[in-house]
Amino acid sequence: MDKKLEELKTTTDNSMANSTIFSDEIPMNFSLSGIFDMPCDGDNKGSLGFMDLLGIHDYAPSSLFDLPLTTTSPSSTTMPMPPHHHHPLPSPAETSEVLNATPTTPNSSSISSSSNEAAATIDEQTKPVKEEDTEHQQDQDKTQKQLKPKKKNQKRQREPRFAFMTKSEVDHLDDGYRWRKYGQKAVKNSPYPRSYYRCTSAGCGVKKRVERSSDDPTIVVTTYEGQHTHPSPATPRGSIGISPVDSGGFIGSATAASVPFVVPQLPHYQQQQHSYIYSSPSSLNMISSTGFHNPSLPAFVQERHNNNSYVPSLANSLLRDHGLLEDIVPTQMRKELKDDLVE
DNA sequence: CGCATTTGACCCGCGC
DNA sequence: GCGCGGGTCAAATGCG
Repeated sequence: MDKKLEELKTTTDNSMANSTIFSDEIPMNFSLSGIFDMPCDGDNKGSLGFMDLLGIHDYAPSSLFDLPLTTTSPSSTTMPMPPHHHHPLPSPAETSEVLNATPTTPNSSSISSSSNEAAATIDEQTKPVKEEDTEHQQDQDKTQKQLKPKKKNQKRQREPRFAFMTKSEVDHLDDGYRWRKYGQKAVKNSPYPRSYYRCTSAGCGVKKRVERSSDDPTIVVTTYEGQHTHPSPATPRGSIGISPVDSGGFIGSATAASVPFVVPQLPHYQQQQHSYIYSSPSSLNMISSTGFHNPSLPAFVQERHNNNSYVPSLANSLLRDHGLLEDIVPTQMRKELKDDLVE
């Protein structure tokens, strides 16, 4: 714990003002965070390139993301330098320390991973079957159509999630893929609803959730779940996202086979200025444990690690956010962090 | 007309 | 067991 803390501190102290990477100690979790300021014109309607927004092309090797490195770079974004190796997971105390800091600022960012999802399975695949099966049963018992679509006695599992926070006025970021909204729910303790989207491509079960931070309405938290099975319609290469299999990206380099997680399609933001809080999937820990090293992380993430001066912001957001962030950072962990802060 | 969005109902897991 | 909250479904509705 202490060691991790120290390491975290070190990285934080050296990090740049706008970036933050931290990891939690929860098994199978690995958190990274960073905020990226992107050029922005305030237009909510435009198609924004996430990568452009992130300025990843300026910092991340194309091989890492398999992205077209083009267009503008973030005006105010300084990407964190990648650590040479995987750093220990921060202890609650560490995070709490961070959390005590000021609220997220436009230039700050953070990444966190969700918990208990590393071993996620493709639950989605069972759905189509379920729906088909129930289709002919609807007349018999409508209430049954949604009952126990999943295996009995088996804890529901999810695909690894990849969440990032975006400072943007746009809720639904254009990431190059086509999404259909299939639900919206009010978020507890937040005046902003959470929207649920599903990739419209046939056979692609990727989902994403979008919600605004209740603390900072300018921050949009987007959580991707699953892996696209097709190229991005907006990108011939279909590789905005990082594919572990063919791009050696973020996670893929070390986990192509064992880690289903893929860095989600990154939205194209070309005109607005955004800040991203990037969250790695819980599977990252698994990756790290299997030889995954930070050098495999996207440059923008890694730089965060060394130039982390906004950890406080991140932590603060995590503690206060009651939406997806809560999901990303287990409540218990947050409590612990909070307690540590009190001390 | 086809597709996307809205929205209330429902399912499920979890904590008490 | 019950209630709460997250997540999903699907009919209704909207829109190009």
